[in-house]
Amino acid sequence: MRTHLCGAVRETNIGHTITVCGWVGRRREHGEHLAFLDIRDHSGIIQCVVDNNVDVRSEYVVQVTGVVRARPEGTINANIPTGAVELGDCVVVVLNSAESPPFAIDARADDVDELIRLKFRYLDIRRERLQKNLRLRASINSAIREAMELQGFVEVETPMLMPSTPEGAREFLVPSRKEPGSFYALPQSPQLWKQLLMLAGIDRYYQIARCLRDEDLRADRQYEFMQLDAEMSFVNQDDVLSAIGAAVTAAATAATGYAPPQIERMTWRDAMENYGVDKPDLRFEMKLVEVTSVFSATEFKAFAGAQSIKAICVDALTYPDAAASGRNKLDAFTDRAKKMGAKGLVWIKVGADLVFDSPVAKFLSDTEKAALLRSTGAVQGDLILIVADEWATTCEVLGQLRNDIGRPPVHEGPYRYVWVMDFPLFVGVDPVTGAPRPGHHPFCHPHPDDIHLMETDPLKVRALAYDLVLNGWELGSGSIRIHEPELQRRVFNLLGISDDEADKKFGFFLQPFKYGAPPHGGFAFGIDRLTAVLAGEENIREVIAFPKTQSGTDPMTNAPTHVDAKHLTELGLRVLPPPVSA
RNA sequence: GGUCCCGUGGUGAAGUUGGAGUUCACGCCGCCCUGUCAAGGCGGAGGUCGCGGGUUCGAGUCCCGUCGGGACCGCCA
Repeated sequence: MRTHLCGAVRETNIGHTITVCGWVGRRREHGEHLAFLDIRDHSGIIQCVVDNNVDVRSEYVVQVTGVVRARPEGTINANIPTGAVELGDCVVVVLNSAESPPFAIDARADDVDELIRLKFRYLDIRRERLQKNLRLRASINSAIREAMELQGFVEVETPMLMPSTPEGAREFLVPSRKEPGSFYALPQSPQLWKQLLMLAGIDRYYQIARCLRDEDLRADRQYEFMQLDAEMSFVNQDDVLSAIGAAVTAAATAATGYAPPQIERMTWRDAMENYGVDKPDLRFEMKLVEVTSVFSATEFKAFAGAQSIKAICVDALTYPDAAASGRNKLDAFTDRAKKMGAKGLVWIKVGADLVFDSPVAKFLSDTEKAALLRSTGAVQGDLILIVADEWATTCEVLGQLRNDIGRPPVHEGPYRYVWVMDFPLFVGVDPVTGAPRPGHHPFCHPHPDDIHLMETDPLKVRALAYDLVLNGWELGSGSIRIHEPELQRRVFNLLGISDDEADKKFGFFLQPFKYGAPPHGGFAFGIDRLTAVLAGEENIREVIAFPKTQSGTDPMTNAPTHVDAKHLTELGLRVLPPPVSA
């Protein structure tokens, strides 16, 4: 139907008769016998010069045949790639008329309410932003596949219908028609399948896999999302990082046109100590400063005896607004700190002659003040924020404040990839059973140097587990898995899961390990998140064709919907009345 | 489950101390217009101010509730 794409017409085509197809964009009418039409397809727009009797409106679908010609002197549009040429002597065939759309399809500075965009998603996708993002996503997927294939990974598809497994995220359930009362679960990830594929001798598996989790949605979380899921046999940690690094590097190169530098590494401990989060945004400084020793003999009660005291210095040159915060803002920081679990937040504004402006200034000795200035490097105009609490709380609270104050918009700054290594095997203890809780999942291999601590000091045991972080976004995580049944049993027992229970819950998964499990490890990272960051989007909905709202609905299809009673009966289901709230 | 922000013609916004559905830009419809490109000029249509209560002589505006959207906390092994 067409010989050229609209956005591809150039001066080299001058003199040729060509045919383009697309949607009518803007029309500029100049009396009876002259009008300009912008015809748009996914590649761009081309200006067509037509007789004003041609009756077409916005978003009509047309086929235009005409002669490519140079635009007259002085009428060249430098803002568009096709701006030096136009289509003349046009014959316009209307392939379809169209009602005027609920919002403008051409790119506008004003953005449209997202509810309306989602209701008319097919029109939203017609616009430049989503066209660009979806095509970027496709090129990222393609680059990842190529990188994985090159490294000998075999693409294997795994089931969407699987048994429910007890641990981890809430699952979506699918009722069984043949066995009423029984359910399949949709996979939170192909974790169990891919480990079985290692036992099965696939050696290197990958899949761009759909994962489903029935947990509340966020800017970086949808019910369904895509992961590059991979697993490798006979490898150590470095082998996995290098293989996945190659895929990420290929994706980033495809998206941005240049390769990112070697992905740096940081221990989890260092990430927490310096950035207060396990997904540090390395695009900006404002690191956490250790000041516990400064206050070892302090008179100030809130600091005396605190396990960990840390500070951040809000530099007035970089963050003039935050550093000059008034009482309201400082109270808001304090509220935020308290909501994160801190007992309080100490703020100090450094004034002229380095005089402290702070409610607690009078409790601090001159020695302490001097030491604080020295450690934080604070100068006149800066704002110092201090938290004194248990180590984890101190780090997390200041890490959050650091992000709140300093984090640049997603489209700004360099791409800073970092592997966060040596995650703890267990994080905290179950308040009911007192058993430690897995930091990642129960199949992570403990760090060989720490295995002897498992029973005596479990919270000190590191795992061979690692996250990939980009500009403060957790892209994904992985680990070396336990392949020894005996060690797996030890971990389960520590988690308070008896051999019997483990067999009941994970039997289909654990049994096969008796038959010769190779050492293996793997990784998975979120394609949506990677694409969003590389597209400069704050929200993964902008890189997903048909996303759900924060409440999990689709305004276009109205999903989820009620179903016929007959349908339910067939599945052996009955819907309960909604619970009456008190 | 919780905190916060938002909801006004088709779209995006403004709406002051509570005083007539008022205003602006875009779009839409009609007319004029031969080199525009966010074309221009003139005219016109278009409203359950999300919904329901309450206060008031009077509510887009204040109060309560509710629905919807968004950000975050919890949650996401």
